[in-house]
Amino acid sequence: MSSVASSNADERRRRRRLAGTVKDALRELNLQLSLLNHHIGGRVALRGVDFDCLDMIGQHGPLSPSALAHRAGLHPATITGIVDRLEKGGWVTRERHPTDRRAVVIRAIPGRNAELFRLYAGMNASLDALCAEYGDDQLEVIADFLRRTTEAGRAAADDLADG
Amino acid sequence: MSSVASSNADERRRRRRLAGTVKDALRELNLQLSLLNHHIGGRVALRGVDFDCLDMIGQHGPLSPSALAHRAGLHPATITGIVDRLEKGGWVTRERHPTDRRAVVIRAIPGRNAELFRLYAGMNASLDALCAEYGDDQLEVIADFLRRTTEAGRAAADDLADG
DNA sequence: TGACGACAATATGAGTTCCGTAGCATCGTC
DNA sequence: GACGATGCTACGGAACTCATATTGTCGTCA
Repeated sequence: MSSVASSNADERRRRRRLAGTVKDALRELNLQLSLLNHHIGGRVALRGVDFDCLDMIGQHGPLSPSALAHRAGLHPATITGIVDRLEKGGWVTRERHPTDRRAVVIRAIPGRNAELFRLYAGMNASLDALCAEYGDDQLEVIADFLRRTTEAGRAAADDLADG
Repeated sequence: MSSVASSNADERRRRRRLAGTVKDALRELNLQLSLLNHHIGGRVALRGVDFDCLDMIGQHGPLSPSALAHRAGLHPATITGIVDRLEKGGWVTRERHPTDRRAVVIRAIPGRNAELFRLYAGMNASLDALCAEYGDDQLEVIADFLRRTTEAGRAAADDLADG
């Protein structure tokens, strides 16, 4: 297939090293973002898990404690405590479901989001500056890779939960 | 500069939307990876913070509890408990520093890494398959973006710690 | 209409973890 | 040889996670 005999082996090795580089960078990125979240969480009196739940509530619309527990892989009773703290801190509201009076819908309050946005301002500006250095097609590639990696992570987590 | 008058505004709007897409994907990726770590941590009886510390020890070579505390943004006394659990679980060893007998060096034991690798196997395979779909230059761009984003996260965390 | 099982959320108690302070051992320097 | 400084850990209080049991509500069937 190839015009040079040794290029196939070299090619494969280089590809593997390249993929390894991407994976290492991904792991380090994950670690560093966790740390950043931990720091920011310390500023607003939110634990890491609380922070994750708040993000889920804000991103995936209003949802019930059960759905949140399933999504976060936590015990329903744990969600009660988390929502208690989030509600006391003024981050979310607990509302009774209009028709099903057993159910509760947790809704994010947009008020304190500005506070969070200010804490993330530095990171946000850095990302804007970083994105500005890439071309359109490159940004498309990056966004696509991030989305697909997210989906892979979701699938891996589901597999672990099931198996 | 541009040959079409209205393309500038459209271009800027499209660029901003593209950058927003990247940032949203990044946030969701961070959330999903945190969840995956939480699930995997549950399999090996490791808390999220313990997991982060173990990753740091394995990646940044043997280091002292103080250095680890500084790097992770945790109280030194907290590190003692974390290292206790890691040591009891057979993940790391506590060794006396050869010359400075006050100091302790925490070293990762490679033994149980295979166990971790098996838990990450699904995610690892998905990432390999994902990387295989991109060209060399695209993978370079992705790795570069990830590294620079990591650096931005580190800078943002440092700013928060200082200010 | 009334009764039954199923579902959703929360109160409670046990076990564990995080952090602040104090204490011990050791190093570098004078 | 003595002194302050450094590095780590023991101890106590406060907070968190989780499992179980309880309360209130819904859907269904006789």
